[in-house]
Amino acid sequence: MAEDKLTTRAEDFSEWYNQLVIKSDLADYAPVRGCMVVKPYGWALWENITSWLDKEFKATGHVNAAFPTLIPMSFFEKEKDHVEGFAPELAVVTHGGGVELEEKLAVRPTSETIIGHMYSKWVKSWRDLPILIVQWGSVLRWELRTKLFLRTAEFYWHEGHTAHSSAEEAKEEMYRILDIYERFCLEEAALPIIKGTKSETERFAGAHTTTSIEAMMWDKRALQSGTSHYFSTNFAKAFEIQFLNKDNVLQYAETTSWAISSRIIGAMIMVHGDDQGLVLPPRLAPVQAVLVPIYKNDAEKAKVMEVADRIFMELKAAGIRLKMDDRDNVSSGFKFNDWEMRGVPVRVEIGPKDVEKGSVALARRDKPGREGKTFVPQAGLDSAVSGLLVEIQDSLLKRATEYRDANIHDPKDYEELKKVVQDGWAFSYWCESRECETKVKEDAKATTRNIPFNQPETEGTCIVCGKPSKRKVYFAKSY
RNA sequence: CGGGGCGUGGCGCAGUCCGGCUAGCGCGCUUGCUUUGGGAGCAAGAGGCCGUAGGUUCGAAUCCUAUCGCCCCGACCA
Repeated sequence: MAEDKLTTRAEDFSEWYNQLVIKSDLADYAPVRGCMVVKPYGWALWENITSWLDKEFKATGHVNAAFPTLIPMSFFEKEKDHVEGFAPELAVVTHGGGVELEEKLAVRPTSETIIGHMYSKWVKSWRDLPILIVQWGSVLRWELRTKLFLRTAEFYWHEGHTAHSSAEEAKEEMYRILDIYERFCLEEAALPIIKGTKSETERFAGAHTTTSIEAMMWDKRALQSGTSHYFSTNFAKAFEIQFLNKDNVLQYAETTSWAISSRIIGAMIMVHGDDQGLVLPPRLAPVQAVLVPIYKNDAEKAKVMEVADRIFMELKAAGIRLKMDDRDNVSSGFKFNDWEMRGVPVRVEIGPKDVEKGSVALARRDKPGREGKTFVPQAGLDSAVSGLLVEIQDSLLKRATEYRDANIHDPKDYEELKKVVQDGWAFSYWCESRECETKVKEDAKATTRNIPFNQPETEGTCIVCGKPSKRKVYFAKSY
């Protein structure tokens, strides 16, 4: 069988990514422009992501609901910035049942409008608030240039939409969600991220404040990996979400929305993946460990499978997500490469020699090839594997954090800033003016990512114009 | 939307400039035998109205016209 090697990251990072998504069996191109088919392996990964988030949302008082895919076009006209932001990328249904529709319907690009409309019906009294609803589903945006997981026309996500009786409460909600996103990234996805506030130009269409989590990919470009928005009363005014407060005064609700999409899978691919393929964090991997029995003939097979089956049961009982690769039509070498391509964190190899010695070969995916392989006793393998999964999870986060920190620079002047953002991030004082932001974009093709929270009380001067500045911002090229 | 590339068995491609006989190749697939500790070997098979629609011609994957779609780069992108 001929080798079927992946383009390396150094050769062509974009090509590496495209090939990897297909070869690792996460997704495939759909016969529809810009759309993807998420294959069972990719969907299993997505389910592990969604189930953790769903549990956290429920634990913080949120409930799930479903709103229509189609939204009356007129709804988009109600919020000025929102329509400007989304009109260019709407797909519109013009006919139904063979008849031209009187009012055209947009396929939802996001659901603030239709949910805002419903909230106006549901909210009459301060007693009706807060409303904390999450919708799981997909949305459609007519993107001009797509890439599997990172930017597809249709993508999967959850969108949280909440309404509150005070600005303070709504802002708290925005930050609470961003904290959940941060914990998800650090604890589950092993993605080091930076929490902060978006600049005015990078803000969500119609938002008062947009906060985000930003991650650095292997090629050092930034990926906005999740957002949490505070709308103040912008959408409440557009959709007339009003209630009588405790003082019997009619007032507008304060709303938020927030999302993490299937794009987060793209982030995991581009942060953890290597030239052998995908590397999945153990906590989210659909298959945490794979067993590969090795034998030459039926006599060996019988002996090996007896041990392999026993180990399989033991590891299964320990709660490890497990797969036995007992395919007879491919060689062991093929299987090793195959599971490495799919990013399975731990591989357990059991051959005739291991049966005799009472050992197994244990290979960890974060150290590819033979260097990640050690021989360990069969006795106590369940705790050895469990321990290794934890170790891999930690080492992925550590490695990604070190990589990110090593590639964030503090340029001395504007000339240096232009240089460093070509292959890294810059963390610099910025006067928060649109002019300076635009200048950086034009000169260096880098944008502001976010202004991180909890900055020290120091002052400096804007890296672009030299005016006094209190806060630093990240500049980077982004996806 | 601008620039570039490409549509030929499931996948990747050759053939197209310069029209010609039964449309090839690699991988994968099926069957059999030998293999299996880092991407196995041999043998025999199955599988195609050459993206679509018109046209030119004795004859079109190949030339002409139109059309649909995909990929890459750029612009755009909560």
